[in-house]
Amino acid sequence: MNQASSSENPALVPATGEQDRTPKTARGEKTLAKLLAAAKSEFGDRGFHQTSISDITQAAGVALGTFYVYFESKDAIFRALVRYLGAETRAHLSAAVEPAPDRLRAEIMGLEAFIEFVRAGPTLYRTIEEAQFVAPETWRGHYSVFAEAYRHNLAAAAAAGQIRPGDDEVRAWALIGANVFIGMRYGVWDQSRSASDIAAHVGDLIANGLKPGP
Amino acid sequence: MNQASSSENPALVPATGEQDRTPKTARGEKTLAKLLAAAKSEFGDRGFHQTSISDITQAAGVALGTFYVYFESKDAIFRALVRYLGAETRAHLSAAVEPAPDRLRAEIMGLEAFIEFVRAGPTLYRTIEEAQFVAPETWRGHYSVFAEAYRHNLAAAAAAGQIRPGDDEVRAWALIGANVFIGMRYGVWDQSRSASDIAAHVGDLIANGLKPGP
DNA sequence: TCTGAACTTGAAGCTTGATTCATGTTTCAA
DNA sequence: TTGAAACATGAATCAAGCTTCAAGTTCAGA
Repeated sequence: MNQASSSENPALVPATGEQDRTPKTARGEKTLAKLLAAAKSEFGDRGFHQTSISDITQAAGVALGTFYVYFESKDAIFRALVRYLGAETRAHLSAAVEPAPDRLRAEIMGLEAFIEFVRAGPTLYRTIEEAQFVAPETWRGHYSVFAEAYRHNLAAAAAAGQIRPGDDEVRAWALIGANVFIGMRYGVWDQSRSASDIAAHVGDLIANGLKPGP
Repeated sequence: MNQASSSENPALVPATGEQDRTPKTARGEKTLAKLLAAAKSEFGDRGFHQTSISDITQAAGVALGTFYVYFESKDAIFRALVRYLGAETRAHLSAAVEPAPDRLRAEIMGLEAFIEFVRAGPTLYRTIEEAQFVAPETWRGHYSVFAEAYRHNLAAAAAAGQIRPGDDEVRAWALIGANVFIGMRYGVWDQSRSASDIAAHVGDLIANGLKPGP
């Protein structure tokens, strides 16, 4: 959770007019990290509305008042957390896909990695999705970044002749949706099928479509 | 909203041990309908946590206490509403797809209808998605019913030679996810592109996949 | 050592809003 | 017509929990 230091996490740099809650010392940095780690675990377990700030400070081992030294509100720490988790997810997935020789292979590897990522921390996934209702702007930002990267990859692959040309923005959103729902169904609800098996079936759909061969 | 009468809406038949809140007279039936209609509009506008029971009763034009004549709690009316909206959505889409000559055409018609359905009532859509966090069992039930119907349709189409055979459950979930995200992106966020154009692009992806022709 | 900024503390204030309940009013079957 | 069940009312109750604040403690630099 240390990566979430003020220098790289935009959630932690104050807007003009608000008071500066950025930690100034090593001690403060450590307390902030404890709060974020506690928020990750508490929000993940019980969801935003079921967890109180006092749950978070207790899990972090600090006093209630300390919370407001670092965050303006419960919403603020949630937004900061979602930004952090979103960046973590994107980094994980792009690393998993990096060695893929072409886009079709990348789709399969990416989905398999996503299912396993979700299985490793289903509550993390839940937190990001919950942002849709608790912090819509943050959630929208997360998926917009994701979709833009996806679109860019599709366009490059089309230019390289690896895939058919098409509307890459629309295709990116459709593919992301497919990935997210597959992750929900086979990553969170039911973990009995192997991730690679699922990924292979979806990969076949994505590569060849539904239409029967001629 | 009248369709939500106790005879067909399982949300309104009481579990054993709980008190019976089913309306017994025409007046009661009418009040219940007013409450559900108000809930649809209030939850849709502000979301579950931002709307109070008193918001709902005021919108319905009844006293606060009346609420508890018909619903055990705020959660209970939300669950009832989601079940109602889910059934409405499924009915709308299956009607829209009914005249399709084959499955590939049905996919395109279904997506176009879905985008237009979402555009007609984006808040309705939001309410169903919010159920993921407010009433997870209800939400899961909604998508499970949806996915099972989808899987069944795919299996029938594969048997009829309209589409390639494959893992129909996995394909159903992937396609639902694609539809949902496309609906979010082009139905809720941005309504500038025509629904039929979007549907055609996604339809091409679903029919032919990404792989370049031989 | 001294000093002020950074940090910590947790009890208290305060708002919000879900739920209850005692008291009427309406309906409808007999 | 009548009485019991159904329904309606809204003030009062009550708990939860966000946020503030006044009083300390720690620490780095001078």
